[in-house]
Amino acid sequence: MTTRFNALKADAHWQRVWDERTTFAARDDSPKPKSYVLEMFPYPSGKIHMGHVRNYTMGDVLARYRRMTGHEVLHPMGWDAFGMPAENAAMEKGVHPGNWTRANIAAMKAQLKRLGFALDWTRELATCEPDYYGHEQALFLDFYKAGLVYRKESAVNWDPVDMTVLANEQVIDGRGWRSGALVEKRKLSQWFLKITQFADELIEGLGSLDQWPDKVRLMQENWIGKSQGLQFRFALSDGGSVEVFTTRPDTMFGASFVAVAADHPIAQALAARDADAAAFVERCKQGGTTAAELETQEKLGYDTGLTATHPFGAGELPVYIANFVLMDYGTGAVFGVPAHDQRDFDFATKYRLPIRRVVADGDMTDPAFDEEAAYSGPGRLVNSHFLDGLDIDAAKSEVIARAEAGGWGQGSTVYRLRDWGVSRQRYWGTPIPVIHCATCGEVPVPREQLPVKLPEDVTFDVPGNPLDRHPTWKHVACPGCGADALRDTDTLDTFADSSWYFIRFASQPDDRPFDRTVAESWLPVGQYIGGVEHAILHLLYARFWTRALRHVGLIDLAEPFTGLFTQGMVTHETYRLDIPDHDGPPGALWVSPADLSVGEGGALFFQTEEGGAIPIIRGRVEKMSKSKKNTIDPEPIVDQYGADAVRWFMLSDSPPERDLEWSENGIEGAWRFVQRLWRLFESEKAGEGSDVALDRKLHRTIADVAAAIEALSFNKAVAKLYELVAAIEKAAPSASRDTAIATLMRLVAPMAPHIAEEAWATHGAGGLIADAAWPAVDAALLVEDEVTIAVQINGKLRDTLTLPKGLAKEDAEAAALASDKIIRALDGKTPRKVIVVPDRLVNLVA
RNA sequence: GCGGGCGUGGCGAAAUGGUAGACGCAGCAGACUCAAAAUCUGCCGUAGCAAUACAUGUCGGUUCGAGUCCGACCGCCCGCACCA
Repeated sequence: MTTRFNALKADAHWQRVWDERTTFAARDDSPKPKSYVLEMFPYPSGKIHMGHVRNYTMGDVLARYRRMTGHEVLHPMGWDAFGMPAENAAMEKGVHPGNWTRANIAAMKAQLKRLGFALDWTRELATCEPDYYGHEQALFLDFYKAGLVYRKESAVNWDPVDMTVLANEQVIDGRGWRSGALVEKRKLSQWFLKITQFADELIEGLGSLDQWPDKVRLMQENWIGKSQGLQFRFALSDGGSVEVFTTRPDTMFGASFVAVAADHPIAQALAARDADAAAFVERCKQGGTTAAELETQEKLGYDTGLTATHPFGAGELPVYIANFVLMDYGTGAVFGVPAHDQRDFDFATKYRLPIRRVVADGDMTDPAFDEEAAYSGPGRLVNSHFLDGLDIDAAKSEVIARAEAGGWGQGSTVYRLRDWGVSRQRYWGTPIPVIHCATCGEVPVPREQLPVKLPEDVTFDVPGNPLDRHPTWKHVACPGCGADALRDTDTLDTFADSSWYFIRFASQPDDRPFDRTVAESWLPVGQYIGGVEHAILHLLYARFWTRALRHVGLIDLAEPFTGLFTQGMVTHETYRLDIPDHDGPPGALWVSPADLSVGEGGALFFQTEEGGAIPIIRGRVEKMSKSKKNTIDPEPIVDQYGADAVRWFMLSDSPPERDLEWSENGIEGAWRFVQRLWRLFESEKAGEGSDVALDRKLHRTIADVAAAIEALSFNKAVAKLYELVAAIEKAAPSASRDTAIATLMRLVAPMAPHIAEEAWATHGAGGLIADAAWPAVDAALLVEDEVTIAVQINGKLRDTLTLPKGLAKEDAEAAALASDKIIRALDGKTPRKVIVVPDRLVNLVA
């Protein structure tokens, strides 16, 4: 009679052993091949959630597997510790952001340890500590020196709730990505990182990232948004000129107007002296930004009275201010070709401007364009003088060549990507290490004065930037002239912090951000795992930062992450109170699964304090979130079932890139499996006799599980292990069975390390299973000597036969024709044709 | 609107163009038990007593053979969006 596996006891014991022996500390000087496995580090919000558990379990299985296959593995953990929530907590609860953050880190670290992750805690870092952000300030100044940082006054996205500037990447549907507040435009002096200098490289580099999801590469490519075309000048009737950019220079002769953005200098100048124009400009600014509003918004224009001279002498074009032209793309001005651009078509229709076909649609060449919509398909140029008969690409080249020869335009490439505005008017971030002096201008903080530390004595009782209103912090002597000067009171966007932490993990000297040689020995990260929500923001910034570091000569690395895996979310059913005429906020109706009662017939109720019961509506399965109250706290689950069962469940069933629905039954099943393993590990050993079928199954499983883990197909690895366990359970006692059980310990060790250590300690080969080698595959046992082949008639399965492996085609055909079922099914007919796939099937075409 | 992805049992899912549904969950039946839990055994796409037929969103195509490849459509999900 075996006892049950006591997960709580075993978990605590082995976690302590790993800790004491620093089993998972990565050695820089190891002779083994190096492997860097990294999961996106968490924001210390207070508690870990199921998403973290899933993310880190996946990385952990890979890290442990890599150790077993002879790699020196770097698998570190740290904290993305700066950010708004700490300041919100300070405002709400009166705690210092630092204390709040550090307490959260301590709590979450304990929770992570409770899951037994094979992490190198000796390299733990928190971005909010001066020994991290001080080095970031040094890197910022390196970038500054190299001209990759600049300051400019610009219209920025202002979040009126968080009272800070947001990057374009952080504005979603016109709202702040954190606060959800409608973003306003403000003019502010801001620091920018020159990500656009690397726009081309960042697109090119995507091509080399063949271990990234196509989806992420595509999203980044679209975000960078490279367009090639012609930038050229129109001479204006008032003696001035206007620059426009187009990707369709071939349609030049179809132009019937020029349009500028409302905040274009020409529009601004006109508005300054013309009240109607000013009113129109104002109206343009009020337009909505949501998808639906843009969809339905009418194209509006204001005729400036100016005309532009067509560069090929094809007349004068009216110049409009138009609400659909964007100032921050291209030059803020366009020429309109109504026949071949839908927006221009709508505009021309409204203002009765000529619509002239210049690209033939099949044999439709009539200059009078009488179709319902613009034509943007392929064709030959028509009604275009010297371009007639050319295809679109040839016509583009011809126009660009003539523009360049004539000196009035040049072929040019335009990107959607904007430089990265990094100034944030917040306290809890990396102080920007620059001093502003009335005489010397902007002066970098001297290296020996780094880090520029955040002051501790700050207040959060009023909105705004605590650094700016701190009585003394910003007042310093100018490093240049010694006069009174002011520190920059902005802090860096926290995405800067996460743009190089993976390098600091690899190497963390005290006196500089990282040691180049050591960092290069670990990087790039072999496998990076995290949520797809970072597909653009974090992953693009980190790629840029790495290239910027290379540009300033600090590291020879183009791409930081060789392999990227974006895991799915952990989801749960949602529950809402069934109250018909509720007039409160909809969020108030969500009910946590922990607060539900089950009534008759499985109906769900919410028990009120007064003893009443409100019926519950089951909502859809959604990502666990606080707002929907459908979260499951991992901590009590781990306490109840043990770390291994939780880890096992995280890996089971759903493919890792897809969503995983949390279920009570699922975790129960995982727990049962852990107990099944234990019964096998503790079962009587026979020691005698061999069982070749089991040997084969074992070695097949070793190979399959290895392949599945390498492919990150954890659900398949789990399924193969279930099969092996079932096979061992059914097998009669034998030495083979004993070997299979001993080997099974190592096969489950990456997924369920605690039970594996526990069993290894009493039945294993000594040492820790965490240090054991992955079992070797006996290739001879992978070769089956018999195979089951399918016999089909006209592609339909009629019989299966067990035949020796490698049987000649004629013999397989003969065996198939000899089958009773086949003889009956053929009903005397002779097959016209026979297809034999060796060791797979015989298909008789009758 | 543009771009991308996905549609397979009651559910999560497997399946180099070659036996559709491995494995798990749920369910059903049985064993053990005074009983329950735990555990074990068997069944488990639909119809049919069966032989068999029909089954991978729909319709077509390629092929000896299609969940897989191609085309059209329907539905869902994600990303971007007045980007010139």
